[in-house]
Amino acid sequence: MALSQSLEDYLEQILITKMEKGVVRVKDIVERLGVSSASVVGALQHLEKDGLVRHERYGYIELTEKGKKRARCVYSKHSAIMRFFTDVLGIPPEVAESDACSFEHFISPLCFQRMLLFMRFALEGKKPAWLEEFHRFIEKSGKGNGKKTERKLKGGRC
Amino acid sequence: MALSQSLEDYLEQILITKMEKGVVRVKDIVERLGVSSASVVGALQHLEKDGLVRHERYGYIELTEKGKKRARCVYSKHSAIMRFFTDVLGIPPEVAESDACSFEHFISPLCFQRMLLFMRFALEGKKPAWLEEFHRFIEKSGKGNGKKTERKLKGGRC
DNA sequence: TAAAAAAGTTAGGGGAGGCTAAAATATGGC
DNA sequence: GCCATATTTTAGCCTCCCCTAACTTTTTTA
Repeated sequence: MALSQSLEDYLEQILITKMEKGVVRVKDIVERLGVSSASVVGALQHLEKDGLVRHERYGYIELTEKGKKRARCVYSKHSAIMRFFTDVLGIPPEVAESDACSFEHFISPLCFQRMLLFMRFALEGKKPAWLEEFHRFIEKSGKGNGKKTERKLKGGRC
Repeated sequence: MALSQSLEDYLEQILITKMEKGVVRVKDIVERLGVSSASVVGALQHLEKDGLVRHERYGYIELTEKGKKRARCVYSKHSAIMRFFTDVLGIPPEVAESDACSFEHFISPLCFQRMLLFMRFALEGKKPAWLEEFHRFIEKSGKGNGKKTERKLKGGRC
């Protein structure tokens, strides 16, 4: 059963709110996703029809078993991609977070599996010498500090 | 000037067709993107209004300088992401292609820059021992061959 | 406990970006 | 040169997903 990127986001935020607060209301999702409450209600109706969510009028939002499974699937991708970006590529959490938010919806199973494999290879146990070296390599290439990066971006293709 | 994912795709395919065939017609884009010709015409009108494309009725499609720049920007991201997936993560080209097609629209400048840096670090010159080792690691984890992977996917989270 | 505030819902609308069907224009075969 | 076919364009429609405004229900507060 396919789900749009948008509905996956709702599902994921319901899961996260549940984990953080214990209960989930429309308002929580409004705040987390920055959409109107009307949009949240609309999405909930759709998710309820698909059997992913339970929601009584004016009550709490609950994930069904099916919904929980789907939400965890999205969230686990999010977390893994996030970790790959921060721990391997050395990207600061805020940026990694926003990239992960997009990629989680599109990444293929194989690509996801390879990222996991790469992390098992590179991050399990002691940090290997080559990864240390790469992180020093980042430092060196970024020294300047602001000026150089700025010029680079202007001169480059993108 | 922001451009939707969809319009970036049109722009990119115009560039690629131009490179491969020398001239670009509506039909080429219809075939490459798998959309109707009406959709292509609609997109062209939008791109023309933004000064990214020139197009006379029933004639060839041309990129303006501005359009070329934008298209190259998307395409260069596509190529780099593609290369990262195939050469670092060892993902087969068809899968990498499809992942790159999504990521190219969302990747942040910093994340893109780090991928480039990682490739310079890992792929410039002779293939380093640790990368060789990772690629053997993939082989090992994937031996089985179909059966094992199948079971793994079923048992796993996603 | 009644009024005010907050939260949730419904109704209606708009833009983006697809589609089909039909009309207009170009092109190739005879 | 003329007709058949291919290509392009227009018109009109649909879905998705967001919005605002108005209304209902719940919660808080005086």
